[in-house]
Amino acid sequence: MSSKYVPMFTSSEENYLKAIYHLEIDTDKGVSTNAIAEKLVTKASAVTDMVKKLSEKELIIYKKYQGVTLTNFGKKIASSIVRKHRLWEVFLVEKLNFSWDEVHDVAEQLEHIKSPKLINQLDIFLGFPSQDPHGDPIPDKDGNLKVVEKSLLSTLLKNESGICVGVNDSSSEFLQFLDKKGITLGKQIKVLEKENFDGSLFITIDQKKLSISNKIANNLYIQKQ
Amino acid sequence: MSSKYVPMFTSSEENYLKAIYHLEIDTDKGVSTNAIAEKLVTKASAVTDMVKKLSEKELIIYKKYQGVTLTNFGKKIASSIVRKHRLWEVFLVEKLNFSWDEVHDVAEQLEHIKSPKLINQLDIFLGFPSQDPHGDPIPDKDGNLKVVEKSLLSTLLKNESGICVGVNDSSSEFLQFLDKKGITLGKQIKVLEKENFDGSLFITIDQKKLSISNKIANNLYIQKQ
DNA sequence: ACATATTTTTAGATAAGACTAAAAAATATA
DNA sequence: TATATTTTTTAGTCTTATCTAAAAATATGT
Repeated sequence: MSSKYVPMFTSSEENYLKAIYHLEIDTDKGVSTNAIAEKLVTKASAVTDMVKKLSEKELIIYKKYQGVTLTNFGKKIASSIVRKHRLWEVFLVEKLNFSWDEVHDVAEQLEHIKSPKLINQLDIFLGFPSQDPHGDPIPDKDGNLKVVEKSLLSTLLKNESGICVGVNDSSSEFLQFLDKKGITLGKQIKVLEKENFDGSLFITIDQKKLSISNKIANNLYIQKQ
Repeated sequence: MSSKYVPMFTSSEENYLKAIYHLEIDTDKGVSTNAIAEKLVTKASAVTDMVKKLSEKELIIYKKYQGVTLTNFGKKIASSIVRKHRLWEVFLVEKLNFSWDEVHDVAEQLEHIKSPKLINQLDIFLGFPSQDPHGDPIPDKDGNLKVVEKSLLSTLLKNESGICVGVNDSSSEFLQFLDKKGITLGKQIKVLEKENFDGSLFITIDQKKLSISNKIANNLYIQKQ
């Protein structure tokens, strides 16, 4: 019998930690109860209950009415879940022929599988990928992210160009739209025209010209050239 | 939105179905409440509650005090879980370098992942295996098993021989014991001596001679030659 | 056949995670 | 500063899956 103490959390607890982890990136203050409730499609009262529990387990700092922050311990657990999610996404796309718009729901389930060996071996099997199929970075074992310089397509000026490196919205609707237009990661985009009125762009990709709304341009990351 | 009705069961319900599926193989009568309780390491009272629920969902036939039997629908669900379990075991051993004594607990988790595409693609990726790492048959999509002729090593007579094709006990203790003795699936075993007193065997495997207790011989399947 | 033993079910309790409705605290507005 | 609005928490309820203890049904031995 192993004597090593491995903390174990429920899938629900893990989902809360992951939500807080993602929400912390967008804010400098504590993450609000309401924001968590919205993200997890549940009620604020349920969040309060769970937040108390996570606080007792020293995964988050929680002061009534002040929102929450992950502790270092909480960050470690949260990033390990994100790591698992993204590694599984790579597996699904690279080995099982899933398309990038089909992987999210399955990865949401797979990320809760408990087995350190499994995720280590998967990492080896996949060749230590640093990004998932949507261009998001995969945390390493210590939770560190390899930060890649990237900008929204909407920040490109007329006649500037860049390479698609990620998406801001991973919904299958958006991803399928990109597929339909032939926009995939790694492709070069050049801005031919930029419309001040509505922020829409006229671009070239693969020698083809097409028009892109501001909403699309705000959800596609490129690496400037 | 898909209009197809996909029945969904909790992990707990699935575990009950799987337990009943395995227990049905060993008995011709209904599977008793107590037998299920023992298999799932829970109390008979908990089994009665669950059995009522599964019966309402038409997964099993249940008559008070008479034990339970899977309906065709229940059989279909149960065998799909066994199928997933065994395919994942193959994946772990063949792709992720797990040994056959390490796969069970992880497969117990993976078998509850809900995604028909996932399991289809995994099957393709693995090359449609018909057996798991312990020699147990993998049900096909319709729940059919490819039955392989096999006997317990203990049924071999003096001077008879066979090929190892499976184990009756998949505990890691037993599997590690077999590893230690160099007994793996596919190897040939010849019985040199058979001890009437305690049923122990003296065998050759890989040109090596060794002594095998009756207990071991009762948990190792061979294909007679 | 009857007393005893075993198995199974019932009844009532518990814990996790979510819900609704209402109270309380914090923030925004006039 | 007083009032209105939003956010958050509290209190109480529900569901699922488990448990213990006790009652009921079935099986067994002589």
